Amino acid sequence: MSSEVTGAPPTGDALTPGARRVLDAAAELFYGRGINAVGVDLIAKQAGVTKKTLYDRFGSKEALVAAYLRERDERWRRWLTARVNEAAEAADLAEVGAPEQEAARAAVRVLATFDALERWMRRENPRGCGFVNAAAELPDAAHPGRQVIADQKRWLRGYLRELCHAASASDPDTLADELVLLHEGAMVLSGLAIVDAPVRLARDVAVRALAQRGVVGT
Amino acid sequence: MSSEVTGAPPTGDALTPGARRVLDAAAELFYGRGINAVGVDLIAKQAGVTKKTLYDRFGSKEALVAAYLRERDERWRRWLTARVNEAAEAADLAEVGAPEQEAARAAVRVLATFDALERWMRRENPRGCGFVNAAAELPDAAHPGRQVIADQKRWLRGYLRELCHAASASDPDTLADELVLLHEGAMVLSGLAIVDAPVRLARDVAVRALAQRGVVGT
DNA sequence: GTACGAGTAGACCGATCGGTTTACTCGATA
DNA sequence: TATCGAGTAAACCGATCGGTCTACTCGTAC
Repeated sequence: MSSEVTGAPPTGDALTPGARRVLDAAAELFYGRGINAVGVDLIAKQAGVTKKTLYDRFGSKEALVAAYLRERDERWRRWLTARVNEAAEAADLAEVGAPEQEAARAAVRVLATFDALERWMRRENPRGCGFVNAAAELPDAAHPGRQVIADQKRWLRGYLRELCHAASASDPDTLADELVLLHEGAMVLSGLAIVDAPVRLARDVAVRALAQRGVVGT
Repeated sequence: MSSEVTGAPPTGDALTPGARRVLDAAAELFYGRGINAVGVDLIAKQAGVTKKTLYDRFGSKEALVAAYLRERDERWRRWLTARVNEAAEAADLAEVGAPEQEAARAAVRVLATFDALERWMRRENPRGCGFVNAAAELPDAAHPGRQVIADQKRWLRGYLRELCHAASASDPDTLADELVLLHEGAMVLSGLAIVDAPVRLARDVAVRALAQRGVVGT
């Protein structure tokens, strides 16, 4: 009787207080130590909750992993779009003629993704991309977390494509792929601490890629 | 009495037949399923060996992980340098004047690293960079495998620096860092299958980076 | 006033974890 | 002939794995 396992994991906002603490603890532990290195007992303990609560709310460790990735994805998307829009609004485009104003603002947006990434890495991603790390630990294609990872990467590509189109770049789709490449490379190098300022480096390369594609701006 | 644990793990070539099979099994399982998802029992079973042999030869799982990474590193270095040298020898530089011959050959070498990478990813790295994946699973800075990972990445940077210097690039060190960035980004995207031909893409960006640095050639 | 959702406390399950141990076999070397 | 390194076979260790279960306590909403 009593509590029945909810088949679908929580959407993110309608969490009970216990579930909220479980997800927070899981996020910290999964990212910091690796998914397979963290047991459900430890998560429950750190959340100040019993395993029963964890399983009543999330159903399985697999589902909890997927929920962790989903929420991380949401946070990243909100962060990125917010920083990009801020930069576009703050940009001073006085010397740009009215006809090119829109394209110039889009160019600012593209480069702002690198600034957003740089701050994100410092604040939330010192151990590299959480999705790439998760993919390394989830070789099983059937794992529900794999879908979240694929969605995350596809979303970034789509978002950069939009920005490249708006910036009137020639061959915007290829340019977007190149920007994704630079983003991923910068994230890996940030986690490995082998190059000094990898995101800055990626941004510099991006600037040249933009210029080469006829994008006006910075 | 009998067998004593060897403190230092084997160097790679002087392995007993049992140790050889253990290392081969470990390499396949660690890369294919992730380090933390594979137990020593499974490795021993797949190698057709008892756990005693595994522990007599390697001492601990940690040391076995380090040995796996060391051998993978050696294989990659051998592969990369061999392909690069092949390409340099095969290059037809008839129309290049004698004074620039050496620089032109070095330029060929730089681009050959991407061709070598592309074939390596198809043959040995379908799940992405084994070192980046391992880093995701080894958050403990004291783990012996971490040193191997850092060495591997630093070696690539040093190798690319040599090639960039030999190619008479302006600012060769920064160029080398950019090439490392492109290599890492291409490896991540190869593992995630989100972009069609990530290594080809990285190579194209590299060509432009070379031209921008005054490197003659392809 | 009672039914229900969210929670605690904690025992329990079989399986597996990394690692150790004892006892024995085999082939080569000295 | 004696020794020794490499190996097999298999039991054993305490700890932890993901997951289940019973019994009970709240607070709220109908």
